[in-house]
Amino acid sequence: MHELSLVSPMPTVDDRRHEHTPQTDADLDSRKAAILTAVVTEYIGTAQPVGSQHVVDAPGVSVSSATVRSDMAALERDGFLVQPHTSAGRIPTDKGYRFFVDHLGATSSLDPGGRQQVRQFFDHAHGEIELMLERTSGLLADLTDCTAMVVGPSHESAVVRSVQLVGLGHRLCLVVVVLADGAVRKQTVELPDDADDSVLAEAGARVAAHALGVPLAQVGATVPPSGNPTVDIVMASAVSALHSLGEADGAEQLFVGGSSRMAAAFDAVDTVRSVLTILEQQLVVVSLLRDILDTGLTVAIGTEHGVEPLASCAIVVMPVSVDGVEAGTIGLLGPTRMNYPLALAAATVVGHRLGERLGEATR
Amino acid sequence: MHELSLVSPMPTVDDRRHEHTPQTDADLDSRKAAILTAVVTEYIGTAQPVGSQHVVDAPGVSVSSATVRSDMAALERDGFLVQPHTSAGRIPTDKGYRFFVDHLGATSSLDPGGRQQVRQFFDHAHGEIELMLERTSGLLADLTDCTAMVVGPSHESAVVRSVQLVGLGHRLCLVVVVLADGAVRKQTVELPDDADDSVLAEAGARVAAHALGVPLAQVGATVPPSGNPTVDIVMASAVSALHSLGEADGAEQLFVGGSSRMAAAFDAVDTVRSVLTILEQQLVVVSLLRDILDTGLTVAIGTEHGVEPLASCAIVVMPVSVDGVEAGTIGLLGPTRMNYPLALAAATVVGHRLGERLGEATR
DNA sequence: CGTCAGCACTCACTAGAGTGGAGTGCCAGA
DNA sequence: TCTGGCACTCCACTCTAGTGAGTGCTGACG
Repeated sequence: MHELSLVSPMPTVDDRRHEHTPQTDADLDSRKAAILTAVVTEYIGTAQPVGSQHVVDAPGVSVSSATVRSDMAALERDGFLVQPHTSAGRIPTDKGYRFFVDHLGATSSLDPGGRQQVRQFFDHAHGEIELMLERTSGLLADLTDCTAMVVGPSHESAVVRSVQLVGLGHRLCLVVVVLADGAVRKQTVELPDDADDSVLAEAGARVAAHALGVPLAQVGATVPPSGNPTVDIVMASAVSALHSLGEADGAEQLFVGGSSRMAAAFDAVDTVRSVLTILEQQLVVVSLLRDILDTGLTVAIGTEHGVEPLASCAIVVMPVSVDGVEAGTIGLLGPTRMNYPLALAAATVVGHRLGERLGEATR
Repeated sequence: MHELSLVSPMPTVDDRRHEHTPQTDADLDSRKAAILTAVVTEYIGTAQPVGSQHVVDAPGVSVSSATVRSDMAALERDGFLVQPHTSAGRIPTDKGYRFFVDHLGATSSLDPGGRQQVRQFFDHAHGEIELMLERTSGLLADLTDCTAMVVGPSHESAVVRSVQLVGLGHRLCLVVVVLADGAVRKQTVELPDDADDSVLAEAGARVAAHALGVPLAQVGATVPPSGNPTVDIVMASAVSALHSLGEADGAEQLFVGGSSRMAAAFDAVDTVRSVLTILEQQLVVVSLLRDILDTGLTVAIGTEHGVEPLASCAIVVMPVSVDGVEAGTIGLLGPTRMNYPLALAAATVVGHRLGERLGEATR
């Protein structure tokens, strides 16, 4: 099980004076905590401001609505709740969600139906890795009703394991590169008129000898001449193709599934638009997920990540590791009032299974 | 230039009685046509019902608003316009848009800025085909402010040009298949303990000999035994991998760009959601575009295509052909009040350039 | 001192009435 | 056949209660 949060500064426990003491962090007394949890849970379910009346029956809250009101007022003073307007119920703030997430006890596991779905999915997963990652994003979206993001492993450091030149006819040939982690890159290049199969074979062999064992981005720009000018021309084209592939290779691949769920999550159409716009920018999304992981978080709520258009969203990230080595990331994007327990459970189990599956396929 | 529509039955020209003659098809007198065109144009721009007053200054309409009103009433009787309610302006029906599209004269070409953008894009396009198609969808979305769909060429009939087994270590190897049109397929397979590089080489050569020149889906399930049991095992795995790749290969690849534009096009969030849901179903989208092309249309408006959730959308499709052979499709999806001239112009020019580009790269 | 019932108060939401204006249909006259 | 004029329609907007969910406060109680 992962630690769900990084912030738990455990402040001095006993500083309760006779008057209001702003409880700066996670040290709410147990009833306030129960009330806050109840409000968050209710709000996640209904998306309506929660009144004191709806909370009195929650577990851990066996007091009257008047007492709940006074506690809720305190929670508002401390920034865990807000009122949309006077005489309305309360809505959790980002800080309120943060407390809720940090104090989710044992992360509830997935429901049996979901477990079954995951098992079935990975039992039947086969074929190309990219296709599997794509489908995994769909699975996650189905499970959680969130938009799911799956980032594939980076191939930046993978060395070249094979280079092949395949003639396609019409003076064209395809440079096919296989990397050590199983990734394949390709590019078509034009051939001189007099390049026949034997030329391709020789040029391919020489380029392969030149590039094997080296990361794609670091393949040398020049390859020793062969003595045959046609071969040299082909080799030059091939190496330049390798180079241009190496350039484009830094970025990890991103697969986004279930982006339509964002339209169900908000009723303001502009919010939907701005979120979708972000999702279309692969680079932004990938580095966003990376940033969140780097700060040690598993859940980024509202403005905790810096991306302003996603201020009303929360993101759950989970690294996918293969034999202890990080090999990808999965992320779930939903409104701040998303179902955190479900999202965390789904991300955990799918991340785990995906890691195993990638391990079988690449190592 | 393409013919923009298929329906033009050219009915008997001279059947104008003294009273109302329901004008069943495209034979509106020139003033009514001008009025209809003006209403559509105005409505595309403002998304507001158009009143008779806003139309009197349009070209081809030099009559008073009262006359325009009577013509608009006739157009409504004939099903080209509707009123949202009495004493409101008029809105085009699907039939109205259809007339408008069918009577777009010389399809206006792209504005200089757009032309420039397209040129620049294709000048700098390089690298893997899939990446280029993906980016093309982004380009189209940018140009037209619609959601763009790009369907890559089908590889169903492409024959195998090369099969290679690349060892990845840890008893794994990658089966890499190159098809004659430059597509690459791959799958990892597990190896028996005693399979070294020479075994891979031999098995690879034998499988290649078995599969070369045959479409992936038709590769025979059994390959003649080699005499070496290890090689035979590897060959069996490889052939089964080819098979599973062949199965998944029927579907063309779809690239969708600018789906966030749909959120800008509608103000009902449910509409957005249902449209996005459709867009996530690759199979549905691909066959939808195919269906539209097959019926000979270039533009499908509202319910003309059968997909009910897209009833408030219009689709512009354009085949991409390489040397006269169809090699893909591009599609633009927008609200029925989308900018048809712009969309048609952009689809035409991008489709043309894309065809050229694909021609350079694969033939 | 914490808890609780009671009470006055606030304020979004809804329904209904009134109003202005954009737009229509119809008609008589050129 | 077209046009100006006119009566009419009905949406969109504003204003006005009325309603109800929910609050903060207070004084009493164990």
